[in-house]
Parts: sequence; structure tokens; C-alpha cells
Amino acid sequence: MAITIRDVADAAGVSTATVSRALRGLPHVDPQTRAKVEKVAREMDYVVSPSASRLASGRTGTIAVIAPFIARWFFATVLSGVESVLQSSDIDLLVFEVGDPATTYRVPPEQRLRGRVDGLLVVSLPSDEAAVADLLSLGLPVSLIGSAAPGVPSVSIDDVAAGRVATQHLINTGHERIGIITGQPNPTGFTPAEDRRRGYRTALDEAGLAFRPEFEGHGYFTVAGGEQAMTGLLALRQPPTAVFAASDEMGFGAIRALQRHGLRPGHDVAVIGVDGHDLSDLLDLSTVVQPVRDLGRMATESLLAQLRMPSADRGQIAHATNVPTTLVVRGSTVPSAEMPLRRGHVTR
Amino acid sequence: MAITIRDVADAAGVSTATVSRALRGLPHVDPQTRAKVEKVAREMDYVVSPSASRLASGRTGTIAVIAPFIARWFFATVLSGVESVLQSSDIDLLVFEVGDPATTYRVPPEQRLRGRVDGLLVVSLPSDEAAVADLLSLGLPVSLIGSAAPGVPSVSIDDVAAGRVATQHLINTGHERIGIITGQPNPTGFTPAEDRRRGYRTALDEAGLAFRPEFEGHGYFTVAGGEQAMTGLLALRQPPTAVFAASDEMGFGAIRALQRHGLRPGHDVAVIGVDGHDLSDLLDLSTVVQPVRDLGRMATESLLAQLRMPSADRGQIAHATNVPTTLVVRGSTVPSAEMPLRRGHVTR
DNA sequence: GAATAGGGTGTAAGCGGTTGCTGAAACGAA
DNA sequence: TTCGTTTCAGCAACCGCTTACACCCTATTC
Repeated sequence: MAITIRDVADAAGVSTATVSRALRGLPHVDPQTRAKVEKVAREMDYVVSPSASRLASGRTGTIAVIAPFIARWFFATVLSGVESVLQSSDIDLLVFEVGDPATTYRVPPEQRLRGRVDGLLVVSLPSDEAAVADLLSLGLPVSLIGSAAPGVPSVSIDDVAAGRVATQHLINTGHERIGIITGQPNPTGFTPAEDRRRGYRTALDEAGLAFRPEFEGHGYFTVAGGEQAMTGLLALRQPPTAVFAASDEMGFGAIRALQRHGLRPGHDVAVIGVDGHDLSDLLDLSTVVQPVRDLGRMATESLLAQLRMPSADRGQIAHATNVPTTLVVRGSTVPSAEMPLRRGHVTR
Repeated sequence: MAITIRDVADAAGVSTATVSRALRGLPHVDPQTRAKVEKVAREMDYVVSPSASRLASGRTGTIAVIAPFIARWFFATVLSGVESVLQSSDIDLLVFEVGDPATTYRVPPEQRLRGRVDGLLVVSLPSDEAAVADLLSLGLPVSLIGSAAPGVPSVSIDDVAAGRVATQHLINTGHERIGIITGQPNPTGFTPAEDRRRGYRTALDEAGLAFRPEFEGHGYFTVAGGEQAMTGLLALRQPPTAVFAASDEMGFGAIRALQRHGLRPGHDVAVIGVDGHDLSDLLDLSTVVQPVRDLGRMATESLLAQLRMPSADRGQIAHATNVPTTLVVRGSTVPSAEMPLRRGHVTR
């Protein structure tokens, strides 16, 4: 059926071994021979059989991305960053969606991974000893995105700092009753959530403001969750005047809740998020921007670097990279003094 | 190193052939033997080597999703639908991002696909003869998502109808000067864009309204593009009083443009989109909702069905499935009569 | 000019499964 | 009892490529 290396070898008048070497750019091949083989292979439209190559070499030329969700902005954007690096590397990308870190998350059964990939990119690994252990037990090179674990290379922002900066911004703009919308009630989710919360508390402490448990809502990192949490906060006898949402999507939900209560974000209640979601500009949400696409890119490059080095040396680069964030201030915390003038004029 | 089928065979006292059959649930294996083999395999923590299995059987147990973008809502959501079906089927998912249909899009080089996958899921195939031909030339089962092509199974909405419904809604709410924000200037993009535009024109025709070229803007299916297009429309001497955006994201951009001009969506200019984006509710954007996740799910199921049937029969199911859409009316076309009362009260 | 060092190529043994074919039992039916 | 039929299992030939090793031949080196 399909052309095999044998066909190419015969047509070029060399052995299959030489074809293999020539086509993969290995040394010890006469330039003329190589040229000849390449020409013949091209003419015959030969493509190496991946299965055969993998079986013989033991390398799969594939990496997997493991993420709780695919459809949410953060994860989709990370994925896109990963893909952008892989485009130029003839490595295949396998995708596994594993569900909520706090509930359904589990490292996909070994069986789905073993022998199938050369390396793993894990997005938002749950802050759970067992998960880390599971992962490392596969003995594959790993690179973490958006979270960190001791002894594993990772790329993420400093989430404590992000929480601190966001909260500090609220403090700086005159707020004292500052709420927080975080993920799960108990700290069994994933690290960024806990760290951002810690940053929030640190900022409060530094400003001499007390942490008030009733000012903490749980938005489960969704828009709907954020809306509910904000609604809960607004039901307090004395609601907070500002809220730090641990993600932009929860911030969006908070804004929605304010709208439904006839309150104006920024004017009546300040809201700030974390992420730099595509639509945060649209919704005029202040936020601590993290370079999500770059997170994916950098982690992928780190993983590819690991794959290139002899496995013995891999322990060396268990490096946790922190990328910087940017505070972007918008109307949800500092409303423009006036409505802009009506520049357009439309009659019906 | 790893456990092989030979190890299992020896431990169970049978041949490798029997192990292979037993573990894959093939017939002609004594139940007792099968049980024994399964037990031994489990105890030894045996996992079939995918490469070896693929080489020997010729099946890869992998399908690929080919999409212009990964990070955008529509595509990410489709992908998630695909994954949800695959979870229960031990088939691997490969992802290829190919860029804008109108510009960079190309079916990934055969070489990246040949021998690597058993089937293809193509999202938003460009409306370009060559692309279709390229695809089919691989001779693999294919299922299209969000677009259709003759002779290829596909799952999508009726885009003409979607455009018609959206535009009709604007007409029904009293508008006569109705603009459109579509993708590319020339119709070399992908089919849904052209079809939605056709639906728009049909609705205008049916209502006896003239199509005005100056009422057409190009938003390239992005928020920023939509904003720019709307800005352009607002700069007309007599701007439209309503706009049909061919996607929610462009609709968001339109809303943004209105806000920047101090105009209120729904009150001053009506906007309606297509998609049912997660955040359209938040932004109070009327839209024609398509069940995006289901699109992915259904196409995947169709592809799996093709994979299960003998290749000879595959021609039979070149069926173009149309899934229904829902018009969801929100404030961007029919504003609530009054601002809701301020139900909450917040003091600073 | 012999010894040594490589470069260039071929041979062939895997890599770890799958599967067509053969054969031995077991089971009925005649 | 004998002769099909089935059932169950094993043999062994691949699947298509990679790579250790052997070999030959041309340069160097002394």
C-alpha cells in the first residue's frame, strides 16, 4: 500500500539503514548519497511510518497537555501558546481534559499516558501531594504551568504577589472594607487560588486591616460562581466596598451581580481581577495581567529542552520560573470622572 | 525495562497470541483463560505498547482536530465537546492549529497526518475547493464541524437561517437601517460567514429593505475587529440604528464601540450576534445561540461511527447534520423599560 | 610502505504487538 | 464408534523502522 523505507532504499540503490540515516540528518552519510536519497524520497512522496519509528526508537515524538478544562479562557490560551511552539518542531500534541482540581481531577490513568508521550505539560496541577507523586511516578519529563511543585520545573506568576498587588490597589484607592472572591471553600483546590488569597491577606495585614471571614466568597473560578459570591457579599448588613476576585471570570460575575443590583462597578463597589482576560478591557475590569500565552510557550520550551538533553541530566533544571505581572487599572476600580461625551449621533 | 506481552504470556502460561486476544476481548478465548490472563496482566501492571500495537494493526487509535484557532471561544468549546466524547473511548486526541481560514490556513502537511491518525475532525474548513480536496486526498474518515462540503459528513447550524433570524428580529423590533458586521471583505473566508451574510440579505429582501454596501463592516471575527467595524459604521453620515454581528465576539466589539461613543446598546443602537458565547449574557447581548459543545460532540460521534464501520461503507454516511439554533433576546436589542431599582445599598 | 584512523555503507537483530493458519480437544450427530 | 463441527490455543510471519556491529576503503601518520 504505502511507500516504505525499503522501497526508497531500492529506488536509491542503498540500504534501508542509509535511507534512515540520510533522512534524519544523521552523520556518517556521504553528502551525495544523502542528496540522492532525499531526492528519491521526495519523488516517491515517502513519509516515515510514525508507529514503526516509535517502536524501533522508543521515542514517541509526542507530548501531552493535561488541563482541568479546555474551554475556559485561561486554559485555551495556554494551549494555544503550547501549540505555537510545537508548530515548528514536528512534535505532536495530545490533549487531556481532567476536570476540576478540587473534585474530579486525577492524573489520567497511567495507561493513557505510558508509552504514548515523551513528556507532560501539566496546567494547574492540584495542590495535592498524591497528584504530584502520580505524575512523577511516570518517570517522564514534566513541566508545570500556572502552578509550582518542589523538584519540578514550572512556569507561573507569583500568585501571592498578584493577590497582594490587586488588594493593595484597592487599599490605595481608599477602600477599607475589602472582600475576596476565591475558588473553593477549603484549600484543597490548586495552589494559585490559595496563593492569591494569601496575597490578599498579606496586603490587608500590611495595611492594618482585619481579615473578615464574612467578606470571603467562593466563586469556583466561573462567571456564574463569581456572580453568586458577589450576590452573597451584597446581602451582608455591611457589604464590602471593594472586592478582589481571584480571576477575571469571577470578576465578570461580580460585575454582573452589581449590575443586577443596580450598582455601578467602580462607583458603588470596586472590583479587580487576575488574568488579563481578553474581555476584561471590554468589561472595564481592572486586573492583574499575566502573560498566559507566554506561560504556555515557556513551559513548552522548557519541556523540549528537557527532551533534548540526556535523561541523566534532567534533574538539573527543576527550575521554577516566575514571570512578571502587570496591574492594569480600569473603570471597575477607578471610574473615569465623567461619562465620555456623546460623540456619535444616531437617530432612529 | 517495561513489561511486555511476552512477560504476561509466560506468567500466565499461554502464548502471546492468547494474551493479545484475551486482553482485547476478542472471541475464541476460554472464559477461564481470559480471566487468568486479565488477572496476571493486572498484577504485573501491564500496559500494551501503543507503538507496537499500531505498527502491527495499522490502526493508530488517534484522531486529530484541525482548527484555525484554539484560544477563541468557539473553537475551544468545540474542542471541549470533542474531548468529552473521547473520554470514554480510549482514543487519543491530537490538536492542530492552522490559523486564519482566509490567510494562513492550510491543511497541515500530509506528512504531519499520514499514518498518525485514523480520522479527522475539521473545524471551520475554509470555503475553498483546494482545502477540501487536500483533506479528502488523505483518504481518511473526516467529519466537519461548523461548515459543510458536498460529500463530507458535517455537523453545523443552518447559518443562512441564523443570519435571517437575527436580522428579522431587528426588523421586527422596528429597525429599517440595519448594518452588518461580517468577517473578511471578500468571500474567501469560510462558509458560515458567507451564509450568515446571505441570511441577512434575505431578511432585508423579504422586508423590502434595500441592502446598503456602506452598512457592511468587517470585523474578522474578533472583538477588536468588531469594535473597529462598528466605529466605522458610526462614522457614517446616517449610521444604522441596528447591527447584525456575525459572531458574538464581534458583537461585543460593537458594544464596546457604542460605549466609547457614549451610546447605549439597545437604546441608541441595537446589536445582535450569533454564537451564544458564555459572556453574551453578561454583556446583555441578544444572540442566535448555537449548541457549540454539541457540535463537537456530534461530529466526534459521527467520526467514531465511521471508524467502526468497514471502510467500504463509509461513503454512505456523508450526511450534513443541521442542528437547531435559538434566538435569545436581551437588552442589546430590547432594553428593559427601566433600569432595575437599586436593590442593594452600599456605603463607602 | 605499513599501520592506524575514520568515514561511509550494509547486515541483521530487534522493537512489541497482531493475526492468518494449523492443530488439538471437545462435543454432537449419525 | 466414527466423522464432522466447533472451540480454544499456539506458531510464526509479519508491521516498518532504528541501530549496534562489521566491513571495506581511503586518508593520514610515521
